[in-house]
Order: sequence, then structure tokens, then C-alpha cells
Amino acid sequence: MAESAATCPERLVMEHITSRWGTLVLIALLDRPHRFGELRREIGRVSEKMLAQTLRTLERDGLVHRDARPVIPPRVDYSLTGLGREAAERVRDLAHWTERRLAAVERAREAYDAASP
Amino acid sequence: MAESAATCPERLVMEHITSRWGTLVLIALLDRPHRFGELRREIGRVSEKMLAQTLRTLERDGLVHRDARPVIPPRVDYSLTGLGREAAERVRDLAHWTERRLAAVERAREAYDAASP
DNA sequence: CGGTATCCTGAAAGATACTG
DNA sequence: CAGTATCTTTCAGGATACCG
Repeated sequence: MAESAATCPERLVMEHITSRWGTLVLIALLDRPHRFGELRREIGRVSEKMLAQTLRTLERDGLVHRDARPVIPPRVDYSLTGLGREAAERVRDLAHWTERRLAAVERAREAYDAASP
Repeated sequence: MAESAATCPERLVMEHITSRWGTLVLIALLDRPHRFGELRREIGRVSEKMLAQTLRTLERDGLVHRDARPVIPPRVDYSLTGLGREAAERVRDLAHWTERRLAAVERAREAYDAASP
């Protein structure tokens, strides 16, 4: 997750929430709690490394709750905190808007590209 | 602006909108149209390259309108399109939420860091 | 004033292999 | 199952210089 240096603190939080995997994790968890492997399968082509990193960052920010049960085989459930739900609802809105308007954006691009050789 | 390869098309639009400079540009334009130099000063420490690139991407996506007047010295005004206004309002909400909740996030981080050596 | 063009680097993402 | 460790590649973004 993007972590560059000279950044205002809000930017950092925004980046965690709107990052590629952050967005998908938050939206998935808005539906219901998920285990690590469920998230992995649902999101699709995410590496274990990136998923783990994303979850840790969101947990650290207080957006995601991690419930690790000391059983064998291990079982870990992730869910949204109250804070996380607020954030997730907003990214979901943005994501849904993007889906709804994607066609319009693509038309704009074609027009732009047609006008500039 | 982030442009990696194997990405679903909505992700690309999301990234343009929520990118570091994209967010700031959209929020500034939500207030009123701006000239290039005004954006540059208002946003602060953005390079001309990144600002120009961000504006071109947003224009191409149909979110920002570019009005270049053929005068000397050149004068170019940027404003939001209808589509851009919809997007800008949503990022602004997210940005405002982040500002409001920043303290809570920072408290969560302290707790997390205190718990894990 | 409002940009382009070019080069360069640090950091982030992916692949792969391994583990409690 | 749920991760870590390590290596490699990629590329966004800054610095700098120049232009219509």
C-alpha cells in the first residue's frame, strides 16, 4: 500500500482506503466477515503478500478487526469495525458511481483521442 | 497517475479520481474554475509535470473541461464537467470523512503499535 | 503563462519458496 | 490454513531543462 514520505496524514489514510486491494477488501467485508482464504478467492488475482499487507494496514488503522482463533488448522476472521464500515460505505459509493459512469468515461476518452492525433 | 496493466477498467477511473493530485484538483475545481497557475499555487508542492499529467488524464476521462484561450500570454481555465462534479463530490466526501476521523485512526495505530513489539 | 521532453531513482507490487 | 521471507521487476513521480 502506498506509503511515500512527504505526505499529509489524511492522504495516507485515503490511500489505504482507496488502494487497489484496500477498496476490494473493504467492499467484500461490507457484505459479511470473511476468512483470509475467502477474501483471497473472492478478490481473485491478489497475491498472499499483498492481501496480508493490506489487511494489516487496515487493521492498524482501526478499520478492520482481526479475530485469530488458536485452532489447528488456523482460522482467522476479518470484519469491519464501526470506523471501517463508515469508510467502506464511502468507497463503495465511489466504486458504484464509477461502474455506473464507466461508459460515459469511455465515450469521453474516444472523443478526446479522436480529437488529438 | 497509476496506470498498471492488468487492471479492470473501473479501477483505472477510480485511480484517476483518488490519486494524490487527482483528489486535490477535483476538490479545488469543485469550489470554482481555476487557471493552471492557480491550481499549482493552491495545491502547493506539485510539480508542473504531475499537475499537467493529472489534468490531461481527468480531461480525457471527461471529468474536467479545459478552456485554452489563444491570447498572449496564454490563459487556460479548467473547470468540472457534470460528470466531474459527480465524481468530485464523492471524493470530497471521502476526504472530509478522513479529516473528521483522522484522530480516531491515529489512536488505533498507537494501540496497534503498543500491542505488537 | 502554461506547458513538453528527458532522465533518473526509490518504493511498491508480483513471483516464488518456505513455515508455525 | 494463514501467513512470512526474499528476490526481481516495474514504474510513478521528482528534478531539470527547454519551448510556443
